[in-house]
Amino acid sequence: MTELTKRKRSAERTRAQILDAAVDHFAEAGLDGARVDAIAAASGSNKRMIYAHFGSKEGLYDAALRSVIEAALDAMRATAHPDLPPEERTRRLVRGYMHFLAEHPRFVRFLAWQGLANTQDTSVATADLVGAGLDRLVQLAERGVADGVFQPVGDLRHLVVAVNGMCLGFFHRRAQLEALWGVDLSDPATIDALADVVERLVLGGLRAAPVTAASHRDASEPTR
Amino acid sequence: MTELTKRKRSAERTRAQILDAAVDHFAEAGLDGARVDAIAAASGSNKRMIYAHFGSKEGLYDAALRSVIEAALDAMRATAHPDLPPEERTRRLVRGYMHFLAEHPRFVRFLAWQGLANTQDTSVATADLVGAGLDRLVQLAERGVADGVFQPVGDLRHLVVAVNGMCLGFFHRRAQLEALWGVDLSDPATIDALADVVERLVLGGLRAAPVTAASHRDASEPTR
Amino acid sequence: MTELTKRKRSAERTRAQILDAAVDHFAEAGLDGARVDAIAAASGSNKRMIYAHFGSKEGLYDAALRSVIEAALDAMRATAHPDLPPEERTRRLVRGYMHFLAEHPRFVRFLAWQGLANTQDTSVATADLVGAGLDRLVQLAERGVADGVFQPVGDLRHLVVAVNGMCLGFFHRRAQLEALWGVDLSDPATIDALADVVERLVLGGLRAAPVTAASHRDASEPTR
Amino acid sequence: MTELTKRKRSAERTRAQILDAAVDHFAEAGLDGARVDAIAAASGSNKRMIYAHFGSKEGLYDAALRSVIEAALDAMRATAHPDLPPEERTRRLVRGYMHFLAEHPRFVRFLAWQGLANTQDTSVATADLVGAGLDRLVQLAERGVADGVFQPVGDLRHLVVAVNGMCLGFFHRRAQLEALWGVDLSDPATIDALADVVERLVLGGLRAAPVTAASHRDASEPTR
DNA sequence: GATGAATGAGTATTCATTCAT
DNA sequence: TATGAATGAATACTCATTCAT
Repeated sequence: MTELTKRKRSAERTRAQILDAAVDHFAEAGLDGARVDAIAAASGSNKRMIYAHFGSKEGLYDAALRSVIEAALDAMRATAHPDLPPEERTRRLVRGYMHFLAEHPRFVRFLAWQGLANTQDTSVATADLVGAGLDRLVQLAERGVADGVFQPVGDLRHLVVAVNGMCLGFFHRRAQLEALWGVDLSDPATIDALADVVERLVLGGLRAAPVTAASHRDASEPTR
Repeated sequence: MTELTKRKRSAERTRAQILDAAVDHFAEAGLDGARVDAIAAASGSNKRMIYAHFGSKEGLYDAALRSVIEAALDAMRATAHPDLPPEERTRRLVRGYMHFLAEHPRFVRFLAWQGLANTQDTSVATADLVGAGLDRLVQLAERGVADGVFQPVGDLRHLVVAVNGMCLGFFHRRAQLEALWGVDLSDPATIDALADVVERLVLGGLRAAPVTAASHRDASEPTR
Repeated sequence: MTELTKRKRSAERTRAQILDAAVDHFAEAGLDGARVDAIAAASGSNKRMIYAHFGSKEGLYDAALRSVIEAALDAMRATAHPDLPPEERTRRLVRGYMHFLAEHPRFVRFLAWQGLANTQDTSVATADLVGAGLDRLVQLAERGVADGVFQPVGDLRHLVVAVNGMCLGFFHRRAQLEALWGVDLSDPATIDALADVVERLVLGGLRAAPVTAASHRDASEPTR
Repeated sequence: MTELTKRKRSAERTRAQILDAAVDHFAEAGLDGARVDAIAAASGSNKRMIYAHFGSKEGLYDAALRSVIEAALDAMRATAHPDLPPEERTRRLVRGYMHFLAEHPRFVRFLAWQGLANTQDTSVATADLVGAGLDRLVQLAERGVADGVFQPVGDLRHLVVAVNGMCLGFFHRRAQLEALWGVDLSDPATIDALADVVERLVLGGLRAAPVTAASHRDASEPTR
């Protein structure tokens, strides 16, 4: 191994350490709340290296965001898609996603921070909604409709966002729910119980006939 | 009106102006991102008054949070609850909530900021989950089960959080969805389209039999 | 009593209350450390009145200083000067001064604050050194010399300052000495013990022959 | 010299410059009166470094206080203690201390600020009373008593504080005395004149028999 | 490439003082 | 005269970023 290679490797290692610390800190405190000093200290490296590698606090944040999303997509892609009937696969997809979210709190928090950011970066939106595994739901639903087990769905993108929001919602309010319910959202058994509810809504909704346009037109106003 | 009352009224007006500006700024940027200077300037008052009335930036944030939540609860309480069959009332409740969220983006953003905060302030969680109108869903579901139109639900709290998350999710990712879909989430027609999906999942889920424990026990692992 | 008189009297009362609070606060914290807000609150009046009566924080400080000094001088003047032999009167003067200082901590503190101020206000200096009762020491010493019980003193002003410093020193470092010695400098018995030492030095010094100029000329250098 | 050493040295130099400016400013204006901005400007460094090195204004004050006291103790320890008879050594000790105080006005002012602080930091009290060279007075007095040239002294700590207060008193009221007397307390000749008085009191007092308990018991009350 | 020191612009907070009633 | 509200200029402190070695 040449001198140059060694140095390069060391540089990569430094970069990776910084990124790791950055992911932790930004997930925890957000772009504004995180401190470059704290990240430098936690990384075992120093502030100057952060600027050498990432240019600015924003640059580091972007890299951290990208890193978390890529790791999440990788993890998603690694899951098996057994060839089962649409209903069963839908069930597994939802349940798998719930466990995934429970195990990747930093991904969840980054999505939340991005939701609050005023960015219109659609790559993040894609990761959030589609890339994060639920895009398969679209295919599944189409397949289910074709098979006759699901009723037609108007706009499948809406369905995905709805299911995604339902799942993310539990983890987005994680601290508060844990305090309110006295449970531990790291516990797989707890996640299973929540996934039951999600499954029921998703499968029930897909099986059901869509709400007619007529019914909601009359209904929308009187309640407000 | 006595002089004391006049002065008092002026003080309250100042307080209200500050609070108003604070709600805007904190909703936009969060606790860390907001600037006391900016709030003071926008309030038409001055920094000193912020500290006279609210003690600190945190104190002002808390007051703003409280103010937004109270306004939301008031708006919620003001909605009618006509005596209709459970299904129809559920539909209206969900639809009404969706429109409410569309019209109260600051409320939505405050809930998101709180979700990211490491506080375990359950009063906010309560406001979020239950107080924000969906507690009626619990009663409705119970009533529907009694009437035989809904199937029994295991833990109703889970259901409420799931539905709440589904609704909030659209607005939490508002900017990204608007960019991704090229739609305007301020448009009632767009909201109605989304509400259709939510309704379908909620009503479908309530009508459906719960997922059996047996089915998900086998299913949970193979997908990951 | 006319309306005008009543108002005047009320104004005087307000002024006195403010001054009282100011003396407390300035004695405690000094000019820089004291807070106009705190004084206003403690006075039972309000800030605006402070400015109406005293013009500025400095103005109030000056008035407080003056008030404390005058009160001290009044108390001093009220002490009896029995016609006793010089030695006995000196002893009583010193002892009386020590007790006076123990009972007037605010006076002591104001003198200390003034010592640190860069003012050259000789009226305060006079109060400090001469007015505060020890000027009688000059007469006593002269009388004692005339009577032959005291040896001549070079510059009596120096003597007064020396004795004054010795007495004030205990109370100037009051908090520290109390902590260090574990005693209470409010206790008359403790003061008496300290006064014994002062008396011994003063009477011993007045009885003794002055140090010769020759002796200290040689002595001054080698020790440094 | 390694690079680390160089950098370290530079950091220490910055620290020393800040401390130097801080000693000046705090001696002059006290903790409340001094301005961090002014100290930063005077130090040739900047505000940020003050906080990097000392954490807070209070931290800097403490460091400045400590620095002044240590410098004083060092200077004290550096003085010679020739083996002379107790009387002569006492004389030199007192005179040396007076000249020291004249030459170290910042030390004198810091002691005064500490006297006014409501701290019970006995380390400062110790430095003030004992460490500042006068502890030798205790040994001298004991030796003198043993030799029969001094009369027994009740509590030697009281004596030391009395003498210390007497010496400090001149410099504590420096500005006022200079204005009142039209003299310059930087002038060694002036100091010598004052030291004559102190010497006379100290030596006279040590030679004299202590005041009897009987005499002051009657005497204490009538004078007040 | 790596590191500790340095910095200027900014950020929350405080204070003496004045205004309006 | 009396009072609570209001204000602008400071004031202590922080932060992202850059420099020197």
